[in-house]
Amino acid sequence: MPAKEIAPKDIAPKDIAAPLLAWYDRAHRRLPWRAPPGANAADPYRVWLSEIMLQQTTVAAVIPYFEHFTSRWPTVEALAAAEDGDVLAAWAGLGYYARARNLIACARAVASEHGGRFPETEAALRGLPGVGAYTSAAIAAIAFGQRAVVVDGNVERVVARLFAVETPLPAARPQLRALADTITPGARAGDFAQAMMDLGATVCRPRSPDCLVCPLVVSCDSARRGIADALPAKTPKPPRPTRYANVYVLRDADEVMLVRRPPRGLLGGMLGLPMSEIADTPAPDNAHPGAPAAVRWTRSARPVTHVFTHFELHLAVFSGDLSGITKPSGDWRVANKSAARDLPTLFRKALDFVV
DNA sequence: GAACCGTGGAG
DNA sequence: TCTCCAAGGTT
Repeated sequence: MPAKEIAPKDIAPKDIAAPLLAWYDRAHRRLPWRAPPGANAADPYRVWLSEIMLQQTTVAAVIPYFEHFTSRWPTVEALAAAEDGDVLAAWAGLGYYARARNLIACARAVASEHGGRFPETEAALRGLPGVGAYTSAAIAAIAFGQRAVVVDGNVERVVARLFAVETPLPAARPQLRALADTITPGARAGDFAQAMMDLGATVCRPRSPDCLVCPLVVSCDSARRGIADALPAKTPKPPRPTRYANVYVLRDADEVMLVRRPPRGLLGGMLGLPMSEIADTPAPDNAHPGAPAAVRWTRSARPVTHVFTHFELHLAVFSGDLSGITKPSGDWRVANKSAARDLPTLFRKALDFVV
C-alpha cells in the first residue's frame, strides 16, 4: 500500500485557504478597483464596473478604461444619468459592446429600483443586466464579504490542476464548480476569490505554470503527477471562417458620415461607418451594397482585415465625396482622431485611411 | 448546449 | 505569422 497517497477528495478547505490567503497578503496585485491596504471595503460601484470590464478582457486593457469611467462617472447614479451615446463612445475599443449596453441598463436599474445602492446578495445581483453567475458571486464576495463560489477562467484552471481533473472544458465545468465549492472558506470571502484569480493570473498561468513558487504546490495533485502544464484540457475550437463586407468613407468637405448601428448584434448600438451586410463572398467589383449615396466610389488600395472571435472580416474600404449633393441623413462628424476614438476598432482601422 | 459577441498581447 | 486566450453573459 503506497505510503502517503493524497487523494483529491482529502484536500480540506483549510489546506487551501490558509496558505493561499497568506500568499495573497504579501503577493497580491495592486489594482485600481481594489481598496488600498488598510482602507475600508471596496466600493460596490467600482467592483461592479471592474468586473463587467474584465469579462473576457485583460487587466492591462481594462485599466485605462476603468480610470476614465470612474473619473467621468464617479457613482452609479452619475452613470445612470449619462447619455447612452456618451457611455458607448467611452467604451469604444474595449470590445463586447453588449457589456456597455447592459452596463447602462444595470446602472439605471440600480438607480431607479434599488435607490442607488447595489443589492448585496448573490441572487439579487444575478438579476441585474449583464450580471451572470460569475459576476454576481464576485460582487457578493468582494464588495459585500459574503461567501460565494466565484468561478472564472482562472479558478477553473487552478481547480482543474489542484484536483488533476482531466475532463476537458467546457464539459468539466460543473465538476470544477463543485470542487471549487469544497475549498471556498466562509471567512475573507472577497480576498479568497481574488487570491484564486491572482494565483491563476501570475503563478498558475495557462502556459508554463510557476509551480516552484506556488503556495498550494504541496496540495496540488497535478503538480505531484507532473501534468499541471497540460491542464485544463480543452476541446479544440472550430476554424475561423473568412467573411466579407464593404465600408464607405463618405466625405463632405472636412466631415465624414457615421451611422448608429442597430441596437443588437455585432457592434450593436455603436457608431460606425456605413457598411454592407456581412457575406461569405466579396461583393462584385461595381456593386456597392450598403453604400450611403450614389457617388463615385474609389476602392482603397488595401482591404482592412479584422479578426473577431468567430470569424475574420475582410473589409473593402471605399471613399467617396458628396461634392455638393445633398447630405444623406446620418451622424456627420469632422473627420479627425477624436471622431475615430468613439468608434469600434474595426472602423478606426478603416478611418485611418483618411484621417 | 451551442452560437454569438471584440480586442490586443504573449509566446 | 499564428495560435491561444482574458475576472462571461445572453439567446
